[in-house]
Amino acid sequence: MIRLYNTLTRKKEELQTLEPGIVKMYVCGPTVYNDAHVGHAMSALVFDIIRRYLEYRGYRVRHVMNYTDVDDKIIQRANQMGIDPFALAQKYIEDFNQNLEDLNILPATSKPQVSKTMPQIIAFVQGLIERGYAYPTPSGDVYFRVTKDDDYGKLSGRKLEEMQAGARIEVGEEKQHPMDFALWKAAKPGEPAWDSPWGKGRPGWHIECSAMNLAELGEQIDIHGGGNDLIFPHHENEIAQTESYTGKPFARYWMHNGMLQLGGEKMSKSLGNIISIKEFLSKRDADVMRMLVLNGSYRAPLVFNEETLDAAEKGLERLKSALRPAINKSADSTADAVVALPAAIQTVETAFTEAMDDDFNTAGALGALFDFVRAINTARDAGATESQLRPAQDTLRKLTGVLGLRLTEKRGAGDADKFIELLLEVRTEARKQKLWALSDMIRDRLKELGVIVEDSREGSTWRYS
RNA sequence: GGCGACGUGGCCAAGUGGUAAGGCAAGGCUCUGCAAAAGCCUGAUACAUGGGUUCGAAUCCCAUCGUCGCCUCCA
Repeated sequence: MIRLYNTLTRKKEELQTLEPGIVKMYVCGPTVYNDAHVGHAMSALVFDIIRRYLEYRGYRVRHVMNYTDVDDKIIQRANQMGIDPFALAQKYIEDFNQNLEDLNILPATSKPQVSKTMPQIIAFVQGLIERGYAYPTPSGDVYFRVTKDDDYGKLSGRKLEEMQAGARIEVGEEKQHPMDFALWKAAKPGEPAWDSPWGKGRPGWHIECSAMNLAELGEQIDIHGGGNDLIFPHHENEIAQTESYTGKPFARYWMHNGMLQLGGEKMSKSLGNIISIKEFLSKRDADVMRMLVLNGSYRAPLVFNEETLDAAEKGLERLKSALRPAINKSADSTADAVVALPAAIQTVETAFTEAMDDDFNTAGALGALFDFVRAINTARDAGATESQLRPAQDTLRKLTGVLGLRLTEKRGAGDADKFIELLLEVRTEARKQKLWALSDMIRDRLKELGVIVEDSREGSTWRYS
């Protein structure tokens, strides 16, 4: 039984899908006008991990992630650069897809774009007007009428009366209520625009997700996800639109990831304290970012700095250490630590699942995995053979794989391997002759070249650092 | 000002009523020519502070302090 925290009820609830065995999940994607940053990576990783785990538990996941490719900022930036806004958006969509692939994030089963969903959006707005939930203005805008929606504010825990004080109305707006928000904006000169019953214009921010959800997944979905900075107003407004339109509850579970913290505050485009995914990946392995996310709780802020990244990287090394080959090449061992391995497999499977079932407690799951790593390493040291180690290592690979970790050893150019082997042979000979200075030099120089040499009683081993 | 989340050892962090997982860092040890790796051991007189409920609380309630998010575009 999987339990997950629902922002709407502020409680953990048992996962009950609309259709047995199928999870319909919609996650808000980025507005594509510049390089995606590691905060986007966190969000994408969180929902990738959730998806992978749901699939591991036997669900088929219909995973939709949208691209907002029609937006003020895109238009603004494109105008500055003197290029077509659609071309700009397309470039960043492709970049983001590449980022996701580099981060080992499974591609969403569907990736709709606003610019390709225009008829559905217009129909949606039209439907809201017909039902009395929206109204056009003389200048060609269309607003959602919040006073008509009696439970407006239920997701973010706000009441209309309380919000009015701080609300601001721009000069020239024709809202009937300060909190009314735009479903459709009349076109300004030089902007991309689409024909509509209200004249040329383009959609407001929130309506696109409602329309794409409806088009891709239907009137009701299981999980709606995104960063917790989207709770208000974006998701609040989405609920208002969709439920007013369909008359049915929209998403069963609202899931929100916490914000990535850089230097004590949220990383965001508007604050300008950004590290792009590309920049991150030029310095660290993709698994490091994932490990950082796994070590924490997806709902809590994530501390992102050199220290936590180093810790994540070392933790990764530790997981990998269990996958190193057996030392004992002869007969099977009967040492206690080796005999205990099958039981450890059972233990880790159970502990892993229990943790993950409880609102995707990845930190707890990692704890179980690290215990298992110790069991494997102890067994190896105690003399387990390859065949004795393999089932446990397979289990570790399987479970870390569920979390989306690759645990790949770094590879150099393949043809270097035999020369490294040759150097090690020479070094082994040098060691036999107690030529310590020479053998240390070989080891040091190889280390500088990214090859780690380790000696043991059974001989020397090497791997890329 | 309003709404919400959170405050656990040097750092990251699990645990939401029964007596503190795990990782990183640190110190000691085993192994070892040295180094590294792996393994073992050591560490929170009690989980922001002050009250309260309870046989019993990090875990529930209240207050205080602090941090963060949202209230405007934002994953």
